[in-house]
Parts: sequence; C-alpha cells; structure tokens
Amino acid sequence: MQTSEAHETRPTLAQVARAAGVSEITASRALRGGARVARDTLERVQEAARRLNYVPNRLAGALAGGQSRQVAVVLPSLSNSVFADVLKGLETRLEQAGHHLILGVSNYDPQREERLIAELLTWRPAGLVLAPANSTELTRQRLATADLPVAEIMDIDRPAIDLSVGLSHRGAGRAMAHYLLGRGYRRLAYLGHDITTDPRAVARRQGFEDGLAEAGVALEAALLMPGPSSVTLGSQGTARLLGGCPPGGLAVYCSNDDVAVGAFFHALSQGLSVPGDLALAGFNGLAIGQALPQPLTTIESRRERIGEHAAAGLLARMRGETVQPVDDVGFRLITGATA
Amino acid sequence: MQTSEAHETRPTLAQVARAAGVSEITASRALRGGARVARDTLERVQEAARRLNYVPNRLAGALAGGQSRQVAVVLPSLSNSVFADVLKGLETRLEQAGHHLILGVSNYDPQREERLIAELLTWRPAGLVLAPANSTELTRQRLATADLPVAEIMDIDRPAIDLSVGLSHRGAGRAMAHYLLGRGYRRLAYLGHDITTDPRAVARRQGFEDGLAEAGVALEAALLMPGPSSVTLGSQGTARLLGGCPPGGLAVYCSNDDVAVGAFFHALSQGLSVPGDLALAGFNGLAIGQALPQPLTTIESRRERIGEHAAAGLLARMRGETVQPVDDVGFRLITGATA
DNA sequence: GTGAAAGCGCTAACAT
DNA sequence: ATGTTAGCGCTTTCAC
Repeated sequence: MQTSEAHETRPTLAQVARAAGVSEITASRALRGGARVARDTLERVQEAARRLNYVPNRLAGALAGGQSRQVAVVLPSLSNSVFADVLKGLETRLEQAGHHLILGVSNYDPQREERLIAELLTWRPAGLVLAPANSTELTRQRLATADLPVAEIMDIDRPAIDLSVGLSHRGAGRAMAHYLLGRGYRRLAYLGHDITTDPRAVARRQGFEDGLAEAGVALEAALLMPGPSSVTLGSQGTARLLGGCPPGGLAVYCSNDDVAVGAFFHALSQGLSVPGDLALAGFNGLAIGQALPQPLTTIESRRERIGEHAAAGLLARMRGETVQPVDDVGFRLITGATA
Repeated sequence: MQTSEAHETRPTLAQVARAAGVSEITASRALRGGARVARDTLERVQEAARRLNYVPNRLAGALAGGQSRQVAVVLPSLSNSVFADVLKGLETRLEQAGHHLILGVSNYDPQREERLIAELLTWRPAGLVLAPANSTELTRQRLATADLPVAEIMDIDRPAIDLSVGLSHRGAGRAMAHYLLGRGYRRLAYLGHDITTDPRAVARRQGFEDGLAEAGVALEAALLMPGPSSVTLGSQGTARLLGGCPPGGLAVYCSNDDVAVGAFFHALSQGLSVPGDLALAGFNGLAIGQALPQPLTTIESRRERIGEHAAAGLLARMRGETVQPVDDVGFRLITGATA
C-alpha cells in the first residue's frame, strides 16, 4: 500500500475481531455463514463489521483458502450480440452463486486466446469458460492439465477437454438444408462472412452441404465475403451473389441472421419479393430477424441458455459432483416467412 | 480435468528460484521486467520458469504488493449492444496494459448495483468503471471514500464522483430537436421504452423537449411503452402512437435506434412513406440503422471510444497522474434519410 | 546485483 | 463454540 498519511487504512478482519472481542478466526467464521458460532457472538461480529465498514479482502481469502470464486471467461468477440447473450446467462447464474467473472476477448485469434488463458489462469480461477476460436493444441493441452473445470461452449461437434455445452452446428446446417429441400427449393446458394476464423460457421456450412448431398443436390453458388459478419456485408454480398446467380426460386442460406437481414434489405431495396424471387435463411434467431416485416426463417440458438448451463455445469463440478461431459441445449427451427 | 491423482502441486516461485539457483526475491525480480538483475541470472530464471511451466499466482502477488491489476466493471445490461461496445473498448485497452476485467451486471437495478459494487470491491480492484443505473446515495458515498479511481461512463450531465467519460445526452436530445426543427417539422412526437430505469434516455428526452421549447414548439404526443427497448417495442409503439396522432408530416423522436428501427419496419409494413408520411430519428448510430434501405437519422454515440477513454483515464490515475475530471467524447449527428 | 527477514489478510488444521 | 498455530505465495523493506 502507498503510505497515504491521513488516509486510515482499510479495516482488516483482525480489527473487526478486536472490536467484537473475539479471535480472528471466530470473526472469520461468523462473517461466512456463521456455522459453529454462538448466536450472539455472530451478531456482535456482524455488527462490528458493519460499524467499521469492513470490506473483506478476497485476495487474502482465496490465497489462504485455496479457492478463488472467480471464473474466467474467454470469448472470441463482443461485437456479435450472440456472445453478449451467452455472457449474460453466465453472469446471472454465477453471480447468484457468489462467483465473479474475469473476462477476456480473443478476437478469433488463436494466439491471443492462448495468451489470454495463460494470463487469466494467474488469478487461479475456480473454473474457466471458453468459446473456442480454433484453439491451438498448446491451449488444449494446458487446459487439460490445468486441474480446473473447463466448459467449452457454443459447439458440441468437437471432442471436449472437459465439459461441452452448446449445440451441433453441423446438425443445424443439415436441418436447414432438409427444411429448404422440403419447401421445394432446388436452387440453393450459400452466403457467408470470413469463415476461416469462425469454426461454428464452417460447421454449419458443412452440415448444410451434407444435407443437400443426401438428396443429391449441390450448391449452385457459394460466396464468402471478407471480414466479420454484419448486415452491410449481407446486403453487399447478396448484390454480388445475384450477379452470377439470378433470383427466381433461389434460396440463399446465410452464415447467420445478421447476414440474412442484410440480404433481406437488399431484396427490399431492389424490389425483389421474398421468398418468391429470393428465399432467405439464417442462423441464431436474433430478435431483429423476427421483427422484420416478414419474420426470418432461421434456427434459434438459445445463447443465454448456453451460458446458464455452462455456469451450472462448472458450479456442479466445483462442488465435486460428476457431470455429463456433453450438454446439448439443442436448437429450434423458426419457419418464419422468408423461405 | 477430473481428479488427476498423480497431481503434483503447481510450481511456486520458490521452486523456480531453487531450480535457477537464486533466492526467491531475485527470481521475483527477474520475472517482472528484470530491473536490477544481472543479465544471465535473468535468463536462467526465465528458463527455469519455462521448464517448470510456472504460472505466477497473482492473488499472492496482489496481496503482497498491495495492488491488483484487476479492474471492476459494472454495467446495467448486456442485452443492449451499446454496452457490449463499451465493454469491448474497455477490454482492449485494459488487456493491452496488463489488466483484467471483473464484470458485474446490474440490470438497471440500483440495489443490485450497490450490492455488486460491494462484492467486486472485495477483490481490491485497481479501478472501477461504472455505467450508472440511478445509483443510490450510498453507492456514491462508498465509491467516493473507497480510495480507488472510478470512471463513470456514458453520461457527463451529472456531477462525477471521480472521472466522467461520455457525452451529454441532454445535449444530444437538444441537437436532434434543433435538427428536426431545421428540417421544417412542426409536428413532433416522442416514442420511448420504460424510461424510468434508464437515466440517459430520460436526459435525451428532456433535452429534446428543451430544444423544442426554445422554438416555442411542444410535443404533440409522447408514448412510453413498458419494458426495455427493442425493435418489436418500436413497431408496436408506433402502431399505438399513430392511433391518436395521424401521420403526414409527423416526426417521431425515438428513445434509441432499436425503437426507431422498429418504427421503420412498421411504416414499411403499413405502406407509409418515410420520411414523407412519417419521419423517424433515433439515438446511437447502430450499424443496423445505417444498413436499412434508408439510413436512419440518428446521433452516433461513440461507445467503443467511451470504453477506451475510460480505460485510459483509469490507467493514468493508477500511474498517479492527474486527469481532467470530465472527458466529453462528443457525438455526431447522422443526417440519414429518415428525417 | 543479490539476499534475509517480515508481512500482506486471511483460513485450514488442529487444539481446547 | 472458540482459540492457537502455521501457513497460502508472493513482494516490500532494508541490508550487504
């Protein structure tokens, strides 16, 4: 601590104990639930703590106790509302249970992800949540030997280090292929963002092509636009796509709802009818897609639930319980009106 | 990982020191920058640390050193992409500087905010960022005496506890009033979400009415919808509003872009021309508004920059520098095409 | 440039 | 039900 002269240092447990006329450890017990403490002792200690404005020092507590009540969370991005939703689910549940989040953002960069995890582990978190961004082998290895519960989220297609909470993006892609085929579409195209960094988008596309292949159908066109997904990218991408691939019974599967909404706007501004001239499907089930004049055909991804389940899984593991390694939160097709 | 039986305890600094044949303190110095350490000693220690897979324990480091390198962040919501943007700015800058975020979400509940801050302070963060949700007096008082740098963000209209980074929402509201008046609109209405919990939205509305009053104009109608802002709320609200307040030269100032986008969708589905029948303005400058077939008339709020400036301000204060108490990041009118 | 001693504020083990 | 002792793993003095 700096020696701030006039500034009386924060009260410590020792001072609370003295004020209450008990030993440090008794004060400690009293302030944590009060098991094995006499009723009036408990009250005296709490009263003293309140009077002194005592704020426990959990750095010291965690160091002495060997457990930290912080949970590290590493996400690839915050620009995408998808991860904000997951984060919300995580925060809600963990806060309820008296844990706090330390947050890192990898920007879909595996190297950065690796560094970030190493950094966050220095705080000796009680658990770690990771939405992987093509994690390096080193990262996986480190986490496997780090001796803390790890929840990998979003995706359950890949083998998990420890716990896995999410949905099968591959399955979601296939489901949409089947649905569009069922609706009678035979001219199918794919429009995506810079997919090389986003493993989930890759999985959906593969699932989609698999689903088509099962019916002997192939993509008529596929366009990958550079950069992260966005509505603008969707509009511009659609314009380019339709250049080599005229509308009229064409169905475009977009890498996610943002892109699909952009595609919808493009159709709107060009006077193309949806789904007549151009059918559209996305992924995520974002509110914006459902609020369009025509609700978007898409797949709901239950992001907040993923966060909640991941939190619950970690908490259970912290309590020493055995937890099923894979938690599939599923997905739901929203039929919408754009395909 | 599950119970690794042969689980040798994590290496400590002492072990690294021993392996390198130096004292603990020398190892400590070597691993932090290496000031006052001989060149080859430094290399030996780093090499030993690498070999042992040493992960420093910052709980211990912070406890001993009296400073934590964690920064607490309390936001009212994550559902709104606005705060995700701010968070991103914060994370980027703080991570760069070797700090980490502990996150709490208040849900616009002052009581919860109060509890959350108390909780987060137990980790002895080096600083705190707060996007206030009608903070209680107790909260303000505690922060004022907590002896750590505090950055209140979003809003600079109210007196700051310590640092204040954001823009004048009141000013933004006024600016929009002046702009709409300048465009010739005389029939003005307001459409908002449940504003009682969102102090910034309140300030914008007041500024808007002030701006109108300066020209002797009054609101023709104001409608507050229950619940948090959303596109759907915007659509439904517009439908209701137009019931008692027919279109035709009417301009609606929406509490934010989400609501305005909803209003736009409503107009679209009703065949109302924008801005002819119905002019629309929002606040935030979200990407979705600018990606509409007609870009939204709105005010850009520079959220990421707010996060970055808040981080920079805190970092400066941590270095002991004096910092100007109010940092106005300003705003920018986006004229758009909906008004 | 390096080290010895002392302690940060708390809790886990053992007492009693 | 309460207290004593001994650390947790690191960094801050202050020596040399």
